Amino acid sequence: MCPRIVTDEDRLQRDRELLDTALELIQQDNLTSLSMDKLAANVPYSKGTVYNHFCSKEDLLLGLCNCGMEIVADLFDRAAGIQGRGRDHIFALTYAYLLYALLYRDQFFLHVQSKTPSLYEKGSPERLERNLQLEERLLGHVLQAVEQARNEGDLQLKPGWDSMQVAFHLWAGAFGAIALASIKSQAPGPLRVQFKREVFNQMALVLDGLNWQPLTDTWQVCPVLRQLESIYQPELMALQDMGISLSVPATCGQGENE
Amino acid sequence: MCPRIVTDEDRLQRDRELLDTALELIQQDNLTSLSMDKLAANVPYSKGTVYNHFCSKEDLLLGLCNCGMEIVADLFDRAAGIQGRGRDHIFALTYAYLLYALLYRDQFFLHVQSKTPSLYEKGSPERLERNLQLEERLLGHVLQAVEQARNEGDLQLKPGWDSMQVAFHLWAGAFGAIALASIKSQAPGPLRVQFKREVFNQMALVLDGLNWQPLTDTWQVCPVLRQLESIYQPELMALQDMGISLSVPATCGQGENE
DNA sequence: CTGGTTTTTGACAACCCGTCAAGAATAAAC
DNA sequence: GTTTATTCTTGACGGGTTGTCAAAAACCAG
Repeated sequence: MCPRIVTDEDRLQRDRELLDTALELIQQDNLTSLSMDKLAANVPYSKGTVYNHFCSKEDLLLGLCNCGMEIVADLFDRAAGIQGRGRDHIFALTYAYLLYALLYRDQFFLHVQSKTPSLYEKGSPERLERNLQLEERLLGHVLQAVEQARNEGDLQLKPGWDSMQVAFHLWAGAFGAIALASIKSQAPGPLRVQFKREVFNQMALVLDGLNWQPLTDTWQVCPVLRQLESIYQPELMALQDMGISLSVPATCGQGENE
Repeated sequence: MCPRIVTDEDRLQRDRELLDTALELIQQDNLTSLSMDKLAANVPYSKGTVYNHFCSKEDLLLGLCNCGMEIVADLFDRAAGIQGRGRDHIFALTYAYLLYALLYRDQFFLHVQSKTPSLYEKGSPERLERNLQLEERLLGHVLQAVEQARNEGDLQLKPGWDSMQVAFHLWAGAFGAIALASIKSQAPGPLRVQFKREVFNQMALVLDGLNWQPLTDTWQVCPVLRQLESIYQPELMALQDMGISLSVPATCGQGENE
């Protein structure tokens, strides 16, 4: 009578299949050259079926963004496992975020684009919902590190401040440094900075500005770095295959790191 | 025999005319809805002539971006006139940058977009050249404030650092805070921050992290703020017409600023 | 007025998004 | 095995986009 041919699992699996090929396409070319027609042509389904999964191109982009955020969430989950004080955890999260930006450039920038009206006004409710969930999850990791530092006495908030604000500023600092350094490092221009180093320097400035102990002068990067290089070995390998090395100087943030 | 009908002045004047109508169009609607066809329709020239001025849509966007950077350059020029120490000048530049981001949202984001390959690979050499010039001019203002602070003894660089790096981190901090706060304040999500306040807080953190004197605790925002509100009166009026008020708490950066 | 040159024009090809009537696929009912 | 009600898939289509280019218009010197 009324057969339900496509099960929910099928739907999800095909969602994934579409997203994966879309990712391949933007990796082969670039994000702007991605089109629904091209996606449909590189997939065993027709355009109509693609639109059955993503109500608009923006919805597809939102899906790609969510994909990326899941990757970050996974990286952050792993970062949470390291041993160290609050500052070490912030460093680990920054490291993970940078790793993500380097490995998945387009998706990194999609994250901020997903918050612009032109994108989220055309996304499906489910995908927007998921986007918020993921964002909360990511933010949760930062908040956790902030709380840890407060609990351990490493961070004393100025009156009128709360943990959320601190998390915001950490995020903004990392995002600003990565975004600016990322584009400056590949575009011509006056600012020729060592991309990766400056991201950690920026975080060092913000942390010191918060008077987050231990300050950069006395903080040791080596212990956490060794853990990170083991935790993120697969990602570092992938990065190496792309011709990028992510070596953080041992005196990170303290100058003399040429 | 071989008459040159269109003089260089004519060209420039029409460039400006095209850019102005393009700006009107994106102000009426939004940036994504801007098309070359629509521009040609709202201008006494045909599409072919428009393409005679801008070799691609990306070139037009680059032109709009440059327009915006000229506005910032003008704001920065005026900021340079204030009385105060290095830190006051940094505050003034931040204030100007925020003003720009609030008044010309699309162009603010175009500035970073202009550094992505999808844009600059399709821009005309002249416009790219001009883009670099403007960027250098803007950066020059930041560098000048940094040098001033160094000369006046307010800023001691850590070994291995130079003024350019400091300028980069100031820029990155301001950009990250404005970008993130701007999108968070209008999109749904967990981070509900007071947009404008946090931009100055972020700068305060970076400056304190640099140990840039006077530190936030002792620095007085009032003197420079009074100058800025006089210098930027036209812009503040325009902002008010848009329903936005840019009031900076007197205790900016020191907490207790509810 | 004429001829060589520059500039403008808008029809055009190629692409893009999103829709939707028509057709194919499905599983229950007979 | 056939019918039937329902769901799913398809690809042609309308309306939009960018960028091109032959033809037309504008121009000025002779």
